[in-house]
Amino acid sequence: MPAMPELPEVEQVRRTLRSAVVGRRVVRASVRRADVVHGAGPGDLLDGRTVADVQRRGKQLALVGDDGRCVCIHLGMSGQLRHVTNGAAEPRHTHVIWTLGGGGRVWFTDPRRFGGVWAFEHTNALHRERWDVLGPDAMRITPAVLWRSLQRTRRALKAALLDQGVVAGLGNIYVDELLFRARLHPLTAACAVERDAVGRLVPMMRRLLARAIAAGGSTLRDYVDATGEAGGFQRQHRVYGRSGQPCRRCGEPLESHVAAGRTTVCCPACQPLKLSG
DNA sequence: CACCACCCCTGGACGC
DNA sequence: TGCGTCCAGGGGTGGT
Repeated sequence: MPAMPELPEVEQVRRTLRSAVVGRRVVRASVRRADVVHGAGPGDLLDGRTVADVQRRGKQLALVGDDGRCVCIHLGMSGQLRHVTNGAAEPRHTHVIWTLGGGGRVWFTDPRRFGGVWAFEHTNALHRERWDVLGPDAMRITPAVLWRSLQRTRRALKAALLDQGVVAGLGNIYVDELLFRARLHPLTAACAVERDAVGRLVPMMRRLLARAIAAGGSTLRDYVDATGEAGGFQRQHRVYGRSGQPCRRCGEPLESHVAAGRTTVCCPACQPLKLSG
């Protein structure tokens, strides 16, 4: 499980990549594995364009050209986007290489290929085809909007929070960390979470993600940002990867379950499952 | 329609 | 040492 990039890691990649590539011209884009790239004809990966911006929605990134053309990149499980100097040794599983004017390159590397690259002739098409189906970004969603979404489903709270159509950006790590901090059991029915609890949950989520971004994200194995730097937020994890170890709040051994088809770690004492609400 | 199981894929951990 | 097996999981799909 190399990277697992969720919102904080993707945001850190965005920031480091942005300062490296905005204002730079793409001399050419080379595709090494065509099945990783979608909707691109020759020249559709920003060839000849100057990079105007690097945007993010949830866990997805977009390189935007000065003509509005754009390339959406999803890192999936194991994807990396790296800015390197010419001549740097190219890792295995590098599927797309952007060569920049004045030197330097950007690699898209993804061993597991759960990620991918999508070309659009304009950001309008990116939104229409990919980003509009996402819920609000986890850093921006309001309690009212999240509560309304949660009211509409009987799924487990964890399943709903992992659903990118409800809120965009959370993955397994940060959902478990959030639910621990909010003292909510992952299997709580989403529709049973009270309005006040969602009112506390949303600012808590924003604070958690902001701290993770400030720490450069979580590096479990080999997640790195666009400059190759690892993150440090894994040192602040309370539950993820700590099954069987004592809860940092109460000392009770943390439990591991499968919820929403994902390994889920929580504290049986701090996060009791309340039936009905 | 809502929800869930299953699948995609590779590499690291672990057991023998 | 080396090989086999299991597991990690975001998101799409097909089945219930």
